[in-house]
Amino acid sequence: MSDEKGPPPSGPGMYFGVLNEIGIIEQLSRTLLEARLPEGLIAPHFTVLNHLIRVRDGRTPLELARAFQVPKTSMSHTLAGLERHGLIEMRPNPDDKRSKQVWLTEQGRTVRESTIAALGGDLADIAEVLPPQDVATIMPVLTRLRIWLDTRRDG
Amino acid sequence: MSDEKGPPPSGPGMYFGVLNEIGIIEQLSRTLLEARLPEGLIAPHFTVLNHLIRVRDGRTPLELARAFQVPKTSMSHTLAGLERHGLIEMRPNPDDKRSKQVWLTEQGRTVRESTIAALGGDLADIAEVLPPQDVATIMPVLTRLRIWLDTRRDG
DNA sequence: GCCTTGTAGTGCAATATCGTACTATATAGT
DNA sequence: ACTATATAGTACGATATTGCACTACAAGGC
Repeated sequence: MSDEKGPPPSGPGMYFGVLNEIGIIEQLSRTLLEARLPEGLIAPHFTVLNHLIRVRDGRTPLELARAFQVPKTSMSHTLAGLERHGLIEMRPNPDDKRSKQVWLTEQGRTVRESTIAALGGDLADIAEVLPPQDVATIMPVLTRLRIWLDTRRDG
Repeated sequence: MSDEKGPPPSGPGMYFGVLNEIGIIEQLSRTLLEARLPEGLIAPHFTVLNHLIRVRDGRTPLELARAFQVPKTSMSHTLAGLERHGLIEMRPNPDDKRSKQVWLTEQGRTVRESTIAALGGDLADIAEVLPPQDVATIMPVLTRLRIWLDTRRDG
C-alpha cells in the first residue's frame, strides 16, 4: 500500500517520500503485470519463471526465497502454484538429500515468453515518460539503495 | 516479490530491470517499517495513520481506498484492524448516510508519532548511501513514472 | 413522489503471506 | 564415529488481500 502526491519535503521526510513513491509504483506495475498473466497466475509466479530463465533453472527453493527476499514458506507456496499449473518441475537435489531443484517445463518457458510479449507494448509505452537516459540515471541509485537495505536487513 | 542483481540490459529488459529493483526496495523497506511497528500492526495500518495526519482525518473509507489504490474491501479490512487496536474511530458521515468517516484517536496519533521516531534513525542512515542530491535526481523521474502508470490504470 | 441507476460499505469465500514448529539431512567439533 | 548444531523443506494456523454478491442510501429523470 502507498500514498499519493505531495510537495517534496527535506530531511527524513524526503526519504519517506521516495519510499512512498516507490511503493505506489510497485503496486501499479504489479497490477499491470497481473492483467497480462494467464488466469490463476500472479506476479510472484511470473517473477520466479523469469528468474529461472535469467539465472538458469535448477535453483533450489531456498535460493529462490533468498533471491526474492521472501520467507521460504512463501516461496514454497508460490512454487506449489507453479507446479500445479505445470510450469515447473520439482526434482530431488542430487547434491543434498534435504533439498530440491526447480526446473522449468516447456509450458513454463512458453508462458514466460508470451507474457513478456504481451507486456512488450506496455513497456514500450513507458519509454514515453521514461527515456533510456533517465533509466540510466536512476538505476545506479536504486541499486545502491537496494543493496544497502539488503545489507542492513541481515547485518 | 522481486529479483536480484544483474548486468544492465537495454530495450524492454531495461524497464523490466527498473521495476524489478523497485519491487525489491519496496519489499525491504516495508519489512523495515514493520519491524518498527507495534505487534499486530503492519505497513498498511501505518500508512493509513500517516495519511490521516497529512490530509486530516475525517476521510471516508472509500476516499482512503482510492488514495492507496486498493480495493475497498481491502481498506475495509485494514480499517477494522486499526479500529480493533483503538487507533481510529469510525463515525457516521453526517453528509451521507451510506458512508462513514475515519477519525484518529489519541492513541492513533501517538502510535504514528512513536513509529516515525523509531524510524528516524533508519531514515537518517539511508543518507549514507542516498545523499539528498541523489534523491533530488531520482524523485522527479519516479514521480513521472508513477503518474503515468496511474493514468494508464484508469484509462 | 416514483423509478432507475449509481455509490458506500459489508459479508463471504478463495487464495496469499508468513511465523512457528516440526522432520530429515548435513556439517563441525571433538 | 558421535554428538551438537545448523540447514532445507513442509505442515499448519493466523492474518491479509481481493473478487463477487448483497444491502442501504443517493441522485437524476420523469
